[in-house]
Amino acid sequence: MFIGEYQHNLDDKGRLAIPAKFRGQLSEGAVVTKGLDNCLSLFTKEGWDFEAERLMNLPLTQAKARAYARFMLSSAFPVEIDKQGRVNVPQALRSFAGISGSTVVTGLGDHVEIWAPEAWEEYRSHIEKDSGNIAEELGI
Amino acid sequence: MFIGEYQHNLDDKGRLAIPAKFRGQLSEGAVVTKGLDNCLSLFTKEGWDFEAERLMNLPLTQAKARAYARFMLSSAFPVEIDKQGRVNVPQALRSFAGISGSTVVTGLGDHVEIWAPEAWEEYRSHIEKDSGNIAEELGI
DNA sequence: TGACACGTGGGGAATAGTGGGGAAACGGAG
DNA sequence: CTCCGTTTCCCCACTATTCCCCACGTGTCA
Repeated sequence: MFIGEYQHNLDDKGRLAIPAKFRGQLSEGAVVTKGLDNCLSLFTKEGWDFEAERLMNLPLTQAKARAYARFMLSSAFPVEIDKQGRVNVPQALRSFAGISGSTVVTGLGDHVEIWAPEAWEEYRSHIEKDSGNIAEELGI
Repeated sequence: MFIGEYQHNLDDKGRLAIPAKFRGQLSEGAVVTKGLDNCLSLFTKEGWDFEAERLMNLPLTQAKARAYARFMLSSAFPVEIDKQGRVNVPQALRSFAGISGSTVVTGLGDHVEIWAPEAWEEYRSHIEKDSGNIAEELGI
């Protein structure tokens, strides 16, 4: 289970240090992809296989399903953790999330999310303010 | 599994470099054909056999099924990967997809797609904007 | 206070992407 | 039938990028 929030640097070679507490679960290989709301998602191998299975079972003859599958699959890259516990974030994903230099790495239970600090700050403050209302709306 | 998005050049001899991560799966031979939305599709040998099977089992008495099968089957060409990891894209397919010079190569799980950069950019930006809505609509 | 682990930076080797040249095959004309 | 020209295909070489390994500094825990 991935939980917590960490602040790490992305060096000029595009390498991002994974928090030590997450490494064990990701050591078998991981997949990084574009997430919703302009962040990046990092899945374990198993988590990704599950996600990919769902995408490939969509009715690809339908334009919207095809578009969504294309979006998710084309933006996914397999990554490996090196000896220092870092992963290489591809250039395309870095520019998508607006990441360069410092980043925020958060645990989301079954996966990890990578945010640009400004985007995260804005999103977080927004949720914190409204979390009561959101919870009521969801009925949880 | 083919995933990811890569920017490669098609040289003036019509050769397209296949991303290194895709080569292993395509080394046994591949088939390139026209895809939906004005891109090209690149299948593994097995993937193509499956696809062709599906097409040949369509009810060929229906005009639309007949047209679709003709479209896919008649525009398919077997290709081989050379020592440098490139394939020769036939002239007819190049002009269909509007490819010359730089191209975008994307992984779609069971096959690979080849796009003209402008077409891909337009398609992608359109999806990115709507990905949240589409995901909610599809209920996934 | 010492030792260990985590985060960070840099350098070297391997590999991927690209362009060009030469040989073989094909087609057409004499 | 032969010769020439064109085209296609394959191989080689260069360059840039990526990947991997090693080393350092800092913070934390015992």
